[in-house]
Amino acid sequence: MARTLEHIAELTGVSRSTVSRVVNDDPHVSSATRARVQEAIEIEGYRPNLSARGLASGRTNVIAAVIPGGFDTMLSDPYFPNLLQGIATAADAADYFVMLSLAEAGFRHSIDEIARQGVVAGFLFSAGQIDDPLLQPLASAKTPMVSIGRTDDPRVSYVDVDNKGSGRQATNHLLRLGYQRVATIAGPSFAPAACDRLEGYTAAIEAFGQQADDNLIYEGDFSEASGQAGMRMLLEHQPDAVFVASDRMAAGALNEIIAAGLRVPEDVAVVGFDDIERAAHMEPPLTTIRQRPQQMGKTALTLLLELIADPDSPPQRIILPTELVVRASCGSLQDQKERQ
Amino acid sequence: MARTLEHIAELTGVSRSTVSRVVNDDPHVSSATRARVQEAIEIEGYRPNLSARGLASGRTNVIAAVIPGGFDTMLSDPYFPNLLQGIATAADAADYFVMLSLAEAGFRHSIDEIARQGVVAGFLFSAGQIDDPLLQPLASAKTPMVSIGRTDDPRVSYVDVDNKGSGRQATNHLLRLGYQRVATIAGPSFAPAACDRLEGYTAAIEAFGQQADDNLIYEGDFSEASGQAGMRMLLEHQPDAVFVASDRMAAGALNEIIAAGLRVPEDVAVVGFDDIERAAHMEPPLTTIRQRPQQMGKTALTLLLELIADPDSPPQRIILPTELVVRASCGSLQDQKERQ
DNA sequence: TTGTACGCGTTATCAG
DNA sequence: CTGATAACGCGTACAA
Repeated sequence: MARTLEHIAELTGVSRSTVSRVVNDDPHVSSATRARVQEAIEIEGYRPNLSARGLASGRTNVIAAVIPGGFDTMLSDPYFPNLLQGIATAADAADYFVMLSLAEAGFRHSIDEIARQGVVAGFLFSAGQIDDPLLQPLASAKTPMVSIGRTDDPRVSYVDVDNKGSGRQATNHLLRLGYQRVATIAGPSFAPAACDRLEGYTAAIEAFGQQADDNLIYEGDFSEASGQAGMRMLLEHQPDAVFVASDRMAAGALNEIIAAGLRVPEDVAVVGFDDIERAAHMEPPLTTIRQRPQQMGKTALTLLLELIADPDSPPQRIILPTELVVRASCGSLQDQKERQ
Repeated sequence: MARTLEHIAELTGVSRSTVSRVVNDDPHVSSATRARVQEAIEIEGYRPNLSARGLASGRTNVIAAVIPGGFDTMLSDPYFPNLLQGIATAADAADYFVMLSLAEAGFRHSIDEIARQGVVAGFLFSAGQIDDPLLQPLASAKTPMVSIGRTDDPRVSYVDVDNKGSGRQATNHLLRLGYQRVATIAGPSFAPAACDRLEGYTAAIEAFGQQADDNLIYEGDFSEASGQAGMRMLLEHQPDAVFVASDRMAAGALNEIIAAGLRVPEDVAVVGFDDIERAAHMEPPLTTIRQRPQQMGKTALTLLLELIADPDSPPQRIILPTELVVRASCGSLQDQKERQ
């Protein structure tokens, strides 16, 4: 019943403080008493009360993961579950708990309100939009925080993948295969990742001596439906290849191409982004840029823990690698030769 | 800086107690002082410290959502994000926080350990397997808890959909359309939902005067790949229709059918389960059983809150409705007539 | 190495 | 209606 330090103390004939020391791995305890105390803790199933600990120490082992919950489309993207999985696993290993906060419009508990309640030691912020306004008050209050996805605020640390470089790589791959009219279906322009991928696309096109053509650029919202709609628009301008900023949109695009009676990659080649589970099973299997949201989550958490340990350490930026996974949807050099 | 009751008290010239009363909407405060105090709270941005509150009151406004995190396949199913969305939204509205706990093998913090730390007022348990062992210690400790998905333990409340009835409905729909050899791709047999859907399938087959045929039953694991593999096996026994226990598996099954040079629904009709976003965009659009994980999450949370408010109230079971959404993949009566 | 004593910010029980 | 005051369970100087 009474699972308190006091209780264990009485049971073993030592003081609360000693039990507390054992619990907190304080070296200043004789191994004899430590053993005795630990045994009592074990058989009583004692666990320190987190509220009391938090109150006394001013610290907590809870972090908040802020996920954009507004777009139904976003939540149904496997990206976020994987991110969460990475975060939760790493947090558990570090003895931390994860509080989930959907940063949805109209949510009662604003983020900085949560920060002020003292439940949370820091924030993992999966920014939904560029320089998200939610981020500012936290940054100002010097709350330990790590953004997942880049942000311009110089005060905040982030971990991201090289979206621009990856977009360029994907586009380059198509250009090198000989495609002449490479289009793109971008993500929503408020999302930093989407912008960066689009920039990479444009950079590749221009580096190839072409001019970016607005008719070959469509802005989707990462949903499958928008990929389909985008492809429908783009097909009017006869692209022979398309770089799609997410695999879900790519799935929609594939559907639309097939529905239009065209073949992939013979008539239109496709490269996606994410390498979600489906990608390998699409018809044809999707060439795509692989990123590892789970690892991003883990890395972000690690970074956050460092920041919590030393709040004055300078902001860090970590860029995680991506990988071009070549499958059938982009065709091959050989196909191209045969085409010509 | 000093965001405490004391601080606000000094500022307004009242005692801590009065401020506390205002914060907690205690009616025994004159409206004059209440207004003054509230104003101070507002401009100071005061929020009660949750640790202190938890310690003093013995209550918390945090609940834990336990999600099976072990199967990568499960996490990438849109079911869980939607469930979480529902939970988080409802929790926020009720002034509760959600702690995410992936019940993964080898996780450091076991569930009942968390229960003993006093951080959490109750558990939302998305049982991964039937009579999950994680559930027992909680039930014994009379920790407020609601299972999402049925469980046999008579002590625990749950919310679920009528999986058996839905499975029967889906199968019946195919049988009534005239299909003779209706197969099924089931979910993993440790998952209650999977069992129930399979039972529904069997019941429908037998009620139709047929005998369930093991050659027409494949056990998948809810993943797209397993749907594809399952369909490959089933095709050897020439089914003319198949009820697939999840849309993701159905996607794999569709791929396999097409790859085998067969047509849907002419050669093999397909009905799925879930009505995920993709379902409507599949080729052909997928007939499926729609369930609403978001609503399940919301309902479960509401139930849990009732349980927390009155821990001795008897366990409740809530069954949420599903809906058969007819699209092209199952064919129609008319198609069937033409076939004959 | 161990114990004492105080404080963390709230709630709750009393008086007033 | 309001204000003292004692818990709540723990961390942490400080003293022994």
